[in-house]
Amino acid sequence: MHHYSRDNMAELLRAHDINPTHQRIEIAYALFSRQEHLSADQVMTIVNDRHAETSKATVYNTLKLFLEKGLIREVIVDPSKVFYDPNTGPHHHLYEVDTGRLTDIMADDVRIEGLPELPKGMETVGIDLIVRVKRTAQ
Amino acid sequence: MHHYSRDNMAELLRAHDINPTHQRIEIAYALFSRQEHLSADQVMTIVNDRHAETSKATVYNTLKLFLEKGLIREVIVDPSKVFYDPNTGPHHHLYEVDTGRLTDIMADDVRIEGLPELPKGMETVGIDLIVRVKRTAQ
DNA sequence: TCCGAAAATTAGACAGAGTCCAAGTCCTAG
DNA sequence: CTAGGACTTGGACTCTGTCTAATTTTCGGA
Repeated sequence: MHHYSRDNMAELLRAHDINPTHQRIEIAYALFSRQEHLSADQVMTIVNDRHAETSKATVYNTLKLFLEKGLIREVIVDPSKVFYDPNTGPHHHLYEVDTGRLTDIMADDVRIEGLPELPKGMETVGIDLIVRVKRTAQ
Repeated sequence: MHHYSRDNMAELLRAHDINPTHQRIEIAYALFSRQEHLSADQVMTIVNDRHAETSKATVYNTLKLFLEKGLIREVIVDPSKVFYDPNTGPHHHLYEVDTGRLTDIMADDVRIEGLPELPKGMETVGIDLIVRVKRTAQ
């Protein structure tokens, strides 16, 4: 899928068992049309760019709902805020510590080997690999 | 080194070019004697267990200082707070999402291969590998 | 020992992310 | 058209972490 419309979003939401409301469609559209990592605050700004229409509470509720329904993923790299990632496929992250920029690393060629057995009664929820980089000192 | 005393701590701090004050020794002792991952808040509680003696500002200042001097490491796994890790050797983390418990995975046998080249002018600050687990549903 | 400067610590005000709640609005089935 | 559930809202609130101006501690030199 290469082009995202608000209609697409309604379908996508239904496919994930989410009742598509105006606000939910706008929030999904903000995330998927940009294919970027956004914080709740950024989503808020984008969605309310023209006319204020979506409250803070709804943005947080909706992002949490999307997360539960597996529509988006949470990325925890910055101690001060969470990023949300519309790409739920297996991939990793590159984080520029000085600028805060966060980009994807495709998982295709990355292999992680030698992880120990999990303790009994535990199952893996996810594996996050974060490469922290900075601009080289001159 | 197997036994940590407050005297050890003073030496450790000096070795890292940190002026050992009462508060700094107590904070280092809290982290190293337990060999656990503690949040700033937990450090605060431990250090002030008997008599209140160290302020919030000092706890935060000191943890930041230790971090800069490479005495401890920051672990970002919980969206709501940062953990500090007295183990600065190469290793990874196992995070139990339902309990918040954070444990080490020794890096000895773990291999990460196939990471793409970094963009020019960038250097790696660190690689964080976090395995998120939860208790298996019954 | 005493002094002054620099370093460290402090209380408390502040900032920003995220949560909570009670009230109000919007569907939608009947 | 209506009733009820689902959804949204503003605003108060909590919590982690930062900042600042004032005080205390440390420490080298006289």
